[in-house]
Amino acid sequence: MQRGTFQLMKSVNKSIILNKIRLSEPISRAQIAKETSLTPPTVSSIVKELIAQGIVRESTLGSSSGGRRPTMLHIHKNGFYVIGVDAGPERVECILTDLMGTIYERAASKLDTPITNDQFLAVLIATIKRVFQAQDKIIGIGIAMHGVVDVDTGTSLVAPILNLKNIPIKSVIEEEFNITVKVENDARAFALGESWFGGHEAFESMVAVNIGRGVGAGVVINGKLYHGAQGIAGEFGHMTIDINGDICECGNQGCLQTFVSGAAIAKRAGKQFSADLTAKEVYESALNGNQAYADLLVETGKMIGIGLANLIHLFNPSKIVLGGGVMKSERFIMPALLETVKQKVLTNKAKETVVTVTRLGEDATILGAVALLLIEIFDPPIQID
Amino acid sequence: MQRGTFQLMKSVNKSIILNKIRLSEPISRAQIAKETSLTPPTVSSIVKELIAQGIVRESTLGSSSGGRRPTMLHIHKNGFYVIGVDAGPERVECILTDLMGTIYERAASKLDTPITNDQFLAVLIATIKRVFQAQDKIIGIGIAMHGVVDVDTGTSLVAPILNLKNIPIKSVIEEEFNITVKVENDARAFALGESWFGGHEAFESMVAVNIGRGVGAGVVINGKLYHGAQGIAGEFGHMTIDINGDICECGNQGCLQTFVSGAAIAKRAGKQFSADLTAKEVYESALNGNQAYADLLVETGKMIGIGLANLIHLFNPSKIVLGGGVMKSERFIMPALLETVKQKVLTNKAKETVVTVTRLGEDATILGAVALLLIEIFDPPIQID
DNA sequence: ATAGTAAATTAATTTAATTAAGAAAAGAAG
DNA sequence: CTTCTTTTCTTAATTAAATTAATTTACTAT
Repeated sequence: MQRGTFQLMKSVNKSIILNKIRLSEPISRAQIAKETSLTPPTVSSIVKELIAQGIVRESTLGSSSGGRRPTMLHIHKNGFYVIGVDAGPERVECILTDLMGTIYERAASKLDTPITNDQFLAVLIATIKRVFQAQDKIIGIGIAMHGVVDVDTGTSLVAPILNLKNIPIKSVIEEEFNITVKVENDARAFALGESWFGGHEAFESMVAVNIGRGVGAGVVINGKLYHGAQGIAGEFGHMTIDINGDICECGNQGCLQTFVSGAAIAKRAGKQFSADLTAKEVYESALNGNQAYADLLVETGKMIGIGLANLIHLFNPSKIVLGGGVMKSERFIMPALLETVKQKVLTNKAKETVVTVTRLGEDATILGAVALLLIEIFDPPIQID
Repeated sequence: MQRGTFQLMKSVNKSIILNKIRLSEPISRAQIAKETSLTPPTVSSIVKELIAQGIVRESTLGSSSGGRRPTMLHIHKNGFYVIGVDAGPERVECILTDLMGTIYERAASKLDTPITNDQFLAVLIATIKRVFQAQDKIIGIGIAMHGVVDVDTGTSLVAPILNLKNIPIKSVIEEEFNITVKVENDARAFALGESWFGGHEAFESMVAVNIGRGVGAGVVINGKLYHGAQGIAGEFGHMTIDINGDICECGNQGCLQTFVSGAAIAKRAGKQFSADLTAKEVYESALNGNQAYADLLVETGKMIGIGLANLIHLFNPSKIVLGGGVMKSERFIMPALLETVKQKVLTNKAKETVVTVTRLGEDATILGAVALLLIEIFDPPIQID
C-alpha cells in the first residue's frame, strides 16, 4: 500500500512543476510558484534537480517591469527522446520524438499477409531500428497495437487481420533494445494521444472514439487511461443498440459496429444499391453529388449519435473526440451526429458535452504511443481530488 | 491545486489507519503497522490523535504467544453518529447510525400527493427530528433523494412522482439543524451503500443497478462515486438497446427502461395477456406456477443481461450488484440474466465479472446516504494508483 | 546615483516520518 | 522464582522536505 511519505510529497510537487512547465513553457520559477501555490524555495530546489537530471533547461531571461528579470524554463528538447510505434494491420510506423512530442524521425514498413509472429516482430524491430538514434537518450518505446492487447504483459492477444495470436511484443522488443517498452491497444493510444497533444487541457475526462475498420474507444480520466477491471473498458463498437439487428463478427446482434464501421457502410451501400464499393468510395461518390450515398452517411451519423448518447449517459465525459477512417466523411456525418446527440441526451447540462473530430489527423495514435512513456515522467504517483 | 504538503502526507496515513481499523477491528497498533507497512511510531502517534478526537477507542487486550499482549483498537461506537435519509416518492425514512453503520434509531413518514416543496421539506424535517438524538455527537445528515439531484448545491431538480422541482434540500435542512448535509441521487446512494456495507471490500470498481419504478445505476470507483462531468454518469435506464423500440417517458426510443422497469413489466403483461396487473402481481402469479408470467420475467432477465453486457463493455467494473423492486423476482430473472451476460460479453476474462443481487435488502440506499458522510471521515484526500 | 521592485537563493524553522533504543508486559526455560 | 526471549508500544534522535524569513541579485524608473 502506498503510504504518506516524504518521497510521495516530493514526487507530487515534482509532477506539478513538470506539468506546469510542459503546458506553459516558457515559464519562470516565480510564476510556477504563483500558479501552483508552491513556495519559491520549493520550486527552486525541485527545478534544480530537474535541470540536473536533464529534463528541464534554462533559456533566456524574460522581461521585467521593474525588478530582476526572470529566467525562463523549458522542457529540455534534446534531453530525452521517446520512440512511438503504431502497429496497424497493414503497416508499422515509427517515430522518434522529444518529451514534448516533437517528431524528429519517421519510418514505416508495410506488412504482408500471411505473416508469422516472428516475421511480424522482425518487421517491428527493423522499423524501430531506423529511428533508434542517440540511443543513450531514449527512455523507452511505446507501441500502439491494433486488436486485443494485454497491457500488463505487453502481449498482443489477438491481431485480427494479420490473423496472429499471443505475440509477446513487450518482452521481445525489450530484449532487443534493452529499454522500457509499453504496449497498448491502438484505440486507447489514440485517446491518450488526443488527451496529451490534442489541445484539450481543460477537460478532466475525455472519450476518444475511433471509427474505422472496427469501432473502439479509449477513456481518459484525469490524463490517464481507464482500463476497467479486465482491461476491456471502452469496447464501444460492441455495444448492442438494436436487439433485433444483424449478427456482428463478435457473434452478438445489433452491435453499433454493424451500423457504422467502414465495412458496415460498404455493406449497406451494397445492399441498398447493389454496388460493390468500399466506404471510401461511398464517401467520394457522396462528395461528387450522389445524394443516396450522402444520405447513407447521414444515416451513419445518426447511428453514431445514438451510440454516443449511450456513452454520455454512462460515462458522462466532458469531451468526446472522434477519429478513424470513417470520420473523414465528417462533413456528411457530423451534422446529423451532433443533432442526434443533442436530441437524445437527457439533461440540458449534458447536452453541453463537447463532441469534435480529431485535429491531430493520422498522428494521434502514434503520439498516444509516445504518451505511454511520457506518463511515466510527467504523471503524479497519486490522484488528488 | 492540491500540493504535496505535510498535511497531505499525514492525512493519507490517517485514512490508511482509520480504514484499516474500520475494516479489521479489533486490531492492534502493531498489526496495523505490519499490514500497512507504516512504522510503529507513526501508527502510535496517529492512533493517539484519533483516540483524542473520539473516533477510535481502545478495548481489551488481545492474546499473546509469548510477549506483551496487544491493546485492541475499535471505531468508537458511541463517539459519533450520522443520520441517513431515504426520500422516495412515497415515503421518507430516517435512521441514526454510528460510524460503522450500526442502526440505532429509525423513523418513517408517508408522503401524500399532491404535495408542495414546503410540505415535502416539512415532512423531511419532522422525520429527521424523530431520530435526531445526542445532537452534539451527530456529524451530519446524508440524504438519498429520488429523481434528478444537483449534488453541488444539494438541490432536487426533478422529483418525478411527487411532481416537484427545484427543492433546496441541502440549504433548508442545514439551516434547520445547523449541521452538514449531503444530498445524492438514490440510485447512486444505493451503489455507495453496497460498496461500503455490502461486503465487497476487494472490488476496486463496482456498479450498482437499481431496477424498480425506473432503472438507475451508481458507479463506485475506489470507494468513491463517479459522477461524470455533468453528474449524469450511470443513467443506465435510458441506454438505447433497440433503435426501433417503444417510446420511453424520456422521449427516446427503445431505452432499456422500456423493457425492464416495473412499469414495463406490468405493461407487457397487459399487452400480452390483456391483464391489468402490477409487476408485483406478475411475480406472484409466476410464483404460483403461471408459466406465461414466469417466461415474461425470464425475458426481462435477458433484456437486463443485454444492458449489463453493454455496461461491462464500456465500464468494465469488477462487480455489478443488482437491487430494486424488480429484483425481488430474482429467481426468475437471474438465471437468464447471467447466461445472457456470459453469452454476450466478448472476452473470457470479462465473463468473470461478478453479477449478484444485493444482500443488504431495503437498507442499501439509506446506508449509502450515511456513507455520504462517512466518506468525509474515512476517505483519503488523494487517490493512490 | 538612488530608490524601488521582482526573482531567486540561502538560512532557519517546522512538520512529520523513520531509525534506534528502551520500557512494559507476557510466556518459556532453567 | 529468576532470567531470558518475545512482542507491543513509547520515547528520543535523526532525517526529509516543506515553509518562513532574510538576503542577494538584477533589473526599472526617477
